[in-house]
Amino acid sequence: METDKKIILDIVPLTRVSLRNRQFFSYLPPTTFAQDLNSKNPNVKNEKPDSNVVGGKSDSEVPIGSLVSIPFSNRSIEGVVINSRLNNLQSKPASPVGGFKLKKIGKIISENFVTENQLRLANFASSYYLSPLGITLKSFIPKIIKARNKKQETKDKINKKFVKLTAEQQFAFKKILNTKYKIQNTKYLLYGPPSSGKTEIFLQATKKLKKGEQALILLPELLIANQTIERLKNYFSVSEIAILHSKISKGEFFQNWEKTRSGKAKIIIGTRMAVFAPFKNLKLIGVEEEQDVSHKQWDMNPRYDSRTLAEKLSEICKAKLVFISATPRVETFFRTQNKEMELLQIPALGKSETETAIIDLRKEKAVFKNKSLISKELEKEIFWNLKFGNQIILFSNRRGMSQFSYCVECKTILKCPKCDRALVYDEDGFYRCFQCSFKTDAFPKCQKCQNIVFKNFGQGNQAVEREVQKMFPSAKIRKVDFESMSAKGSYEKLIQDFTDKKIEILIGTQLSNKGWDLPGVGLVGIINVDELFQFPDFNQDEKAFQFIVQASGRTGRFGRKFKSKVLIQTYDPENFIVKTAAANDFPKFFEKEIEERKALNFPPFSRIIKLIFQDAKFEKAEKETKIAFDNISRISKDNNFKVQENLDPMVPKVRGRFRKNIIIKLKTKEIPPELKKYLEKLGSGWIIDIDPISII
DNA sequence: ATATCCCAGCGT
DNA sequence: CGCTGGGATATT
Repeated sequence: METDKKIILDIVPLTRVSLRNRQFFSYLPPTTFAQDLNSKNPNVKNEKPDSNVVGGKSDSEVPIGSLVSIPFSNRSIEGVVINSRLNNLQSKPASPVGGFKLKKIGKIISENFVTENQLRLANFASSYYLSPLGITLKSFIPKIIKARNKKQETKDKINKKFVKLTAEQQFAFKKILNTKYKIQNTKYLLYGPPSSGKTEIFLQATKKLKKGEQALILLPELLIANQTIERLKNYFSVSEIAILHSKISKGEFFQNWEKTRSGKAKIIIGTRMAVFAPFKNLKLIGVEEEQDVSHKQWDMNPRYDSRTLAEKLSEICKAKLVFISATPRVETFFRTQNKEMELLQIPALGKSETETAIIDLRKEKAVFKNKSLISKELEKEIFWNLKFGNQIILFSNRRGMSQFSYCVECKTILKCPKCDRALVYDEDGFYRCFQCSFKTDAFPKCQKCQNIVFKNFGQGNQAVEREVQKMFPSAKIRKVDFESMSAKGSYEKLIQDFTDKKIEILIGTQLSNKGWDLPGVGLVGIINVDELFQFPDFNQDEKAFQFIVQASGRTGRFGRKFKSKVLIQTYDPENFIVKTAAANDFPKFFEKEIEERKALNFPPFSRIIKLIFQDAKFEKAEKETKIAFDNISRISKDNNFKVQENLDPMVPKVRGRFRKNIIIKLKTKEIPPELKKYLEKLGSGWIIDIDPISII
């Protein structure tokens, strides 16, 4: 009965298994020699005494990394084989824990589906982000679908017009390409103003890789994917490029995944999920817009940061790592000073042809008696730019007509019943919630006094649109925000319309501030820069700085005849961040910011863990968080870390559930074991977010 | 995801 | 005392 020799497979089910438990389960291979010894009906044909030795060739063998289906509490789910071992007397410690009758796996869906390097990365991600291994591994498993229309790979000719690099660009290029890989020696920050040729340097480096070597480019969002891919086609044929992001079809995605595995893809370009691909021989990784928060998955498990995983991946694959940015994160720049990364600074091409001015809105109101959203100066510049046929971008981060609306009787703010967030008056006469899709009917009543008259406070981008249209009735204006961009292909259409000059004035939010190449822009206006500072977050100043610099970078080049302009409207013209950003003085900003981070013990001087508890009942959310806070406080006494008082989060209610936060600041790189153990035991209502992008 | 186990809360 | 619903727990 008890066989002394049989193969046991350790398999990670692709489902949530509580972190306090072991993350894998043991199974027997499908119909095998070993299994036959157990069964009533031995199959003599397969009897080869040594056939079940791990590493040998056998039909009972299931290679590590295989995707299989397994029975798991009365149902069949998928799992990944992470170990294959002999259950003989010698390897007893690794044997299944006593008492279990091992089940047989179902069918083998795909052998060797997950590579060893992927398993290494998955293990790292699982333990770093305290995310169940099965959930983490799911990110490594695309839907296996054959691409439907296998269009003949057009024998596309590569445009061999390499842009000639300047001396400084050449230096960075050679440094990246010629330095021999070393773990602490080949991580770079490629830093230079917008359109200084940073991407060009990286692309030319990928082109010079040896035969069979692969490069990965991570982009923060789909938005800039298309234009980057177009640039790639100057260097590579379509068959050498693999695109990995969520907006391409499942079939095409899988095809590209396999292209990455086989090595047919020389360059892999994608959003954060692309770090999970089965690279054959990855030697170079580029992270575009390294400061962009979209590199972090903050809304679902695993809550990973592709920058952190890219770095780990670079160590696993012995690939060089290049972070690329015009406005790097404070954390990243700090690392270049620490010599953890090497700074490769690229100067601007030529002199700046952009003039930046800060406009004092207090003066505008007091002296010029101008109550409009648009200052006289901005109005004048819009006028001239329209006249010269230049395009204009105006940034206003608030959507809708108002910031919030309140009852004229009792001053109660009109809020979303589901999210508790202020409703925003929309131009169609309804009040909307921008957190969920809630919309009031035409005549909402005040929750407190049932009155139906509300006053709108503050102005959003709709108000900006209305006002600008009134000033310039014949101007072709387009408002861009989350809603107008959600339809498929709307982004491409917008770019096309803009390039075709069907749009003269673009009114946008943060969304339209991505690395676009829009050469016709003569004027960028920030309607109210102060709204960038209203959130009390640890990196809010950094985000504001980045936004202003990036927005300024949207202006085109017109030569000496016409200087493009950036106008920043503010009620606080002495604001340090606004001033340094307007001067594009990152070093000065960094110097002050790093001191503040140090004083307040924020990253890079600490690591943050954000715990979120959510529940439909407010009392429960309060109680749970209180208990957890007290427990963690106790643990913190002996473990050299800090816990912050429970804050009321920005969004107290999400999809009908109340939220509460706890912020932990670690002084060490590793999570203290006692804390880690506690976090792993947290119940299912908890969300653990390691290195969060915000603490509110 | 889902079955099952445990127990508080309630009715008999 | 038994029944029931909710919540926590284990799944090889």
